[in-house]
Amino acid sequence: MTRIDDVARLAGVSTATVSRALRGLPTVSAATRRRVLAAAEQLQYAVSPSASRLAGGRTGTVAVVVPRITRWFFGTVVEAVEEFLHHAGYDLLLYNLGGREQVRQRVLRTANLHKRVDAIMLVATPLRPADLTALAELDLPGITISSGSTVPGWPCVRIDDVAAARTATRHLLDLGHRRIAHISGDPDDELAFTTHTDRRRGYQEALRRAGLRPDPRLDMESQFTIDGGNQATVELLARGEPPTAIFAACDEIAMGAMTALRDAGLRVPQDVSVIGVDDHDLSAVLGLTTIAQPAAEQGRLAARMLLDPLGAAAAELGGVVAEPDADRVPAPRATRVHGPTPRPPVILPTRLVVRESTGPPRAN
Amino acid sequence: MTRIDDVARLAGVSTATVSRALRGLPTVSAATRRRVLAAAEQLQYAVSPSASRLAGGRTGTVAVVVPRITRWFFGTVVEAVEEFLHHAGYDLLLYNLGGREQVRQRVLRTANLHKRVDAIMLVATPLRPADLTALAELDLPGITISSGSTVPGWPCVRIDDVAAARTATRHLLDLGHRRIAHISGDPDDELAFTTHTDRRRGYQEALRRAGLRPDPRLDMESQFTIDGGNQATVELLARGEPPTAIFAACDEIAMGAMTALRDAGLRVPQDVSVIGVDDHDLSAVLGLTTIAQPAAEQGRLAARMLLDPLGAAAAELGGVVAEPDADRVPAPRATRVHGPTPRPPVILPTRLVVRESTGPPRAN
DNA sequence: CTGAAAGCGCTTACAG
DNA sequence: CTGAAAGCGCTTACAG
Repeated sequence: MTRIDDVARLAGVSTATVSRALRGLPTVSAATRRRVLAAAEQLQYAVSPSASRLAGGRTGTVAVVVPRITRWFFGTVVEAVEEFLHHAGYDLLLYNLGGREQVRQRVLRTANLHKRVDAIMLVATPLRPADLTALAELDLPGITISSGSTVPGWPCVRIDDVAAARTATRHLLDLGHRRIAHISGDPDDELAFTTHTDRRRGYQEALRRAGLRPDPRLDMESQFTIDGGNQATVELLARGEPPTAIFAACDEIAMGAMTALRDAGLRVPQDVSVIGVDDHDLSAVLGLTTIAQPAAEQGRLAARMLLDPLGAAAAELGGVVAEPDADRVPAPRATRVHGPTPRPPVILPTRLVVRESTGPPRAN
Repeated sequence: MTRIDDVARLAGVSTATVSRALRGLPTVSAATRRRVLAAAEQLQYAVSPSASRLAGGRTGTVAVVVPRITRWFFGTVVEAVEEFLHHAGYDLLLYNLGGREQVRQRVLRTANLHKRVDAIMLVATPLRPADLTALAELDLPGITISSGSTVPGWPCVRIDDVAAARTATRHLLDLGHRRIAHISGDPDDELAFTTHTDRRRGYQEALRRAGLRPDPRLDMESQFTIDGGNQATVELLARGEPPTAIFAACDEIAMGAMTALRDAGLRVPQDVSVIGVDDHDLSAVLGLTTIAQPAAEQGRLAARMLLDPLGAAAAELGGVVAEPDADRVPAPRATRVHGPTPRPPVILPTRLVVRESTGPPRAN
């Protein structure tokens, strides 16, 4: 393969100049730059990432950690993040935890990531104290998406899960429902994954504000999956006297619930109303009423917030983050990834999308 | 950060010996290895990937290219591939084309991948002649999944799309259907993405074998998405005299079709039967009859086939592919990634899963 | 604006 | 089984 010396020789300059010209540094004359670019083009030169990283100290790579890429929210986030990162000239190293506890530990605790990436994005990744220690030792810039994980000093992009849950529950209350079930995650989960506890809290708050007392017999635990929602609903129905409405903590749970209801001979929404959270691709198709959350936008925004400080840092050194053929990273912002000031999370809006799965309860 | 010299000093050996001991090379005495491992442990040493790659010439990284990570098949494949790769000590660089033509070109045509990865996995990635040339110049080992993309000299893992489609169509024929519609990809697609053409062929073959002539007015084009299936079905119904059954080229199309039918006041399967291909997570829940294909298994198998030759090559050099803490790559196989012998694709089995979305046509 | 030279942190023949 | 030394291909002060 052609190396930087080949380009230097052909262009009649030093390798240092080739390096500068190719990275778009300002300290190269236009004429020289032109000759270098032509030579690189002619030789089909591409920089060796390993060498560049070793010499430059930056990897141009971001680790993105998700619980399960196959779930709608995570797939959608990763798609948006991938686009942003590659556009900015960064590589995306994917870590899919796949529900395997030991994998989370290996990803977060080994020094694996240390010299491998410039920054870390954690999407709804449950974190234990030991994980936080490991991340602190890693001393890399990072960001989290979703309230599932909070790392001291890292910014966070998410929705207001409590408010979203309140809105969903209030929608059912407004329709006249009083026996409203909830299906969400396991509250005894030892991991600090707060999404489901937040949504459960919003549900209970809305009930209380309406003068109702949450009924533990209507509060079900489930995985955040279609199958989990299905099972939880079967169990719920087995308890006798079904609710007139179900607030599912995510659309996948809601879909499972709809199926279980149908299998039990109950119609949605005539017999039981169902509402979820997400606005999954399928939700429109299934007529599922939901609290829509901007998954792709959370991914894009988090990616931008993560790269901005990197870009700023590179600029200070007279450098540029982007690869030669990639667009520039958006203008640096005031955000600092490290530092003592804990920043408040960036909260993106959700909105109620009413479809066919919710309606007034039957007049008994 | 601690470097290899720190470990060498603490263990009282040379950096060369540290390097060998840490990678599990056989040419290190047990006692020395123990001391080195203890020193590395004590210092929390982790090798610098950039330095290791530059010196060693291997990146320990695989590029995985998918059209859209958000679609069931691709998410499921990536999840399985990710697990296998990380288990074997490899990093996964994710490229999501996202339906953007220029992205495909940039990913495949630039020398971007050349010094960045050891191997490439292309999942149902449409390839033009120019792309094939670029891949050939890259001269990296690779593998493809799905018939969508075929690269000369690369192995391929897939299902038999023609047979799967025949089975699906025959299922409908066996139930007594005669007016069977098909919804699949755009046949004029200039990209060599053959999945939908293969499935269309199977559909037509099954009809002909039953003595029926394929009716172009029952043959619809669609994106491989829920929304695409929905739109195509709306259009199909607008043509008047609906079919008694629909064979959708994938489950996502089938789901869109079911919705459109429901919206049109038609019942599934009483008025119209629907069958898909995939066995999407949601299919069981929706009661969708389908031709199940092993997505995760295709990913795992392809990952293994891709790494085996790399492992073999490393072994020849007295090396080992896996990282110190990772498991060994499965035993090398006879497969050679380069070489003139075109290997036949590895075909994984599919199977008909009958659920509630198919039944006999109404007696008119 | 440009170049010579050191250095990034490893791995690999080579020699013993 | 082990070490000294070269070299992987860049980037970065430093000097001019």
